[in-house]
Amino acid sequence: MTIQHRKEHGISCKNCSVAHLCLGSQIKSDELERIDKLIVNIAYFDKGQHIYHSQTKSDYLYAIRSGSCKEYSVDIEGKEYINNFYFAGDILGLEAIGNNSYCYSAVALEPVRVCMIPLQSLVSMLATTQDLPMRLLNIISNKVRDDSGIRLTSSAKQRVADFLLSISSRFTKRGYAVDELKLSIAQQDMSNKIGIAFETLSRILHAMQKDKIIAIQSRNVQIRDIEKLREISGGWEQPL
Amino acid sequence: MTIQHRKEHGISCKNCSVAHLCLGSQIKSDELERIDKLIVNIAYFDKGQHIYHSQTKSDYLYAIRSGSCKEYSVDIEGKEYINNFYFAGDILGLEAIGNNSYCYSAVALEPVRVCMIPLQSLVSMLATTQDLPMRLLNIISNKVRDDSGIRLTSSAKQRVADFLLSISSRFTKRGYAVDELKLSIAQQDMSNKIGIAFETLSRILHAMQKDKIIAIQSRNVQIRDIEKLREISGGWEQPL
DNA sequence: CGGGTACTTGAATAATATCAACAGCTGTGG
DNA sequence: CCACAGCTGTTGATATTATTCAAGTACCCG
Repeated sequence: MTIQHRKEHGISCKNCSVAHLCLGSQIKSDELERIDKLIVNIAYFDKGQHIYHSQTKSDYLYAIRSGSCKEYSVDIEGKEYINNFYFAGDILGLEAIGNNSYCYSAVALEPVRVCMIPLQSLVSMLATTQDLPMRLLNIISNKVRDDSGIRLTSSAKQRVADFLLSISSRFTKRGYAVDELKLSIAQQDMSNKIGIAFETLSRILHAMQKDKIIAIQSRNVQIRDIEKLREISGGWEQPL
Repeated sequence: MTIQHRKEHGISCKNCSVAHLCLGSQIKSDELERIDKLIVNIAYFDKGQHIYHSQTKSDYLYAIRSGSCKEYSVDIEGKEYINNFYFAGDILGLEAIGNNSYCYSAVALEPVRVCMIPLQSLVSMLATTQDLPMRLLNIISNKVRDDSGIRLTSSAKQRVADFLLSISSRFTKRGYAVDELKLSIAQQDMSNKIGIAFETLSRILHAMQKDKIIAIQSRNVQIRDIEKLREISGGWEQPL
């Protein structure tokens, strides 16, 4: 892990390509300037390094500038449960607001850069800003919506379809290609996230490839027939 | 559905028994007074009546004063997916903040009284209050934590145990008996929520009864051996 | 090039869903 | 108060799906 000064590297909320997902939008510019000053550092983590560990003091929120992370917890027997994956523009640690320790652990899936948002300072700023409270509420409220994720009553195939569609939709919001998912996610993790055995996932992905619904090259998935995916998913009354 | 004036019925945030879960805590009293004035009405719904429907304009947040609700969405084929159950002290519609329509539908499981919090007025009040923004963030952040709920990679038995423990813990926060769960929840709904067939749920509940872990009388579940439940659940590094 | 991790594939097994029939309770109207 | 309809929950037999076990292959990184 390396920490650098954002300013020295010309990094600010104003020149951030994912500001629209993060703090850098819906906030008037003088206010954003104040927030920007708060976020002094950007940290760099290598693949496999932890951003933070569950049950440790939550000093920072981490906004992903580039790369990706997984958030997980562990049960008594040491079994891992993946809560979510995070990409550029996502903010890590939100559920620690009003708590003083992180509820999950977060680890880099690939080299990742995260802006370090001091939680205490941000909270104290709430009372003296016009737009920040609403912006934060929006971000969390969106998170609540998006997290809903996988329906428990659904077949393995449906879950895979749901997962791919959800990633695809999140990539869209980031301006990435809708149908070219450069996942840095191991099948191990993906299967854990959607609650099926990884052998089952492997079989389903290959079946989908055979049916020309997707194409797989290592960890990249190309969606070739999104309509069919939606069909398999059985789609729901889309939460927005 | 009947709407009544809170004031006329002597109802306010200050005399509410679940204020500690809702808006009526961590807010200085003059501010709370302003909020209190905002919440003019309390609505009464009979069992089966909808508080709101998915995709309709979100004018209000609804804080449950008494009774319980389920929140659900529906897929294309009309299959229902239960998102959560809500009890006194819970606030419905939070994920609609910063959206202008509800993402789910909410329906009363028994006679329910809900305080109607005008969303727009609440939002406008954010900028002119000291404590409200943080309180709202806390509530949502807690929700994010608590919602995580059922682990996808888990046996039917574990899910039942997890569900009962989670309800029990929520009841505790409300000052209800920890081990006497007066659920107004049909097995149909419970099984849907945890993602197993309702026949399977019925079998498991009876097996647990046989093992003296719980006792069932109609829709009330008495937890007789919470340690064994925890054992079955396999517990995790509890998110707090 | 070697060693380990990640992924694939097949066969056996176990878990849960589904189907079906029935029991019990609840509320309604005669 | 009883009879009946409808809904909710029970229980058994069977079908299906996904997990587990096992062995092997591909791939990545040093």
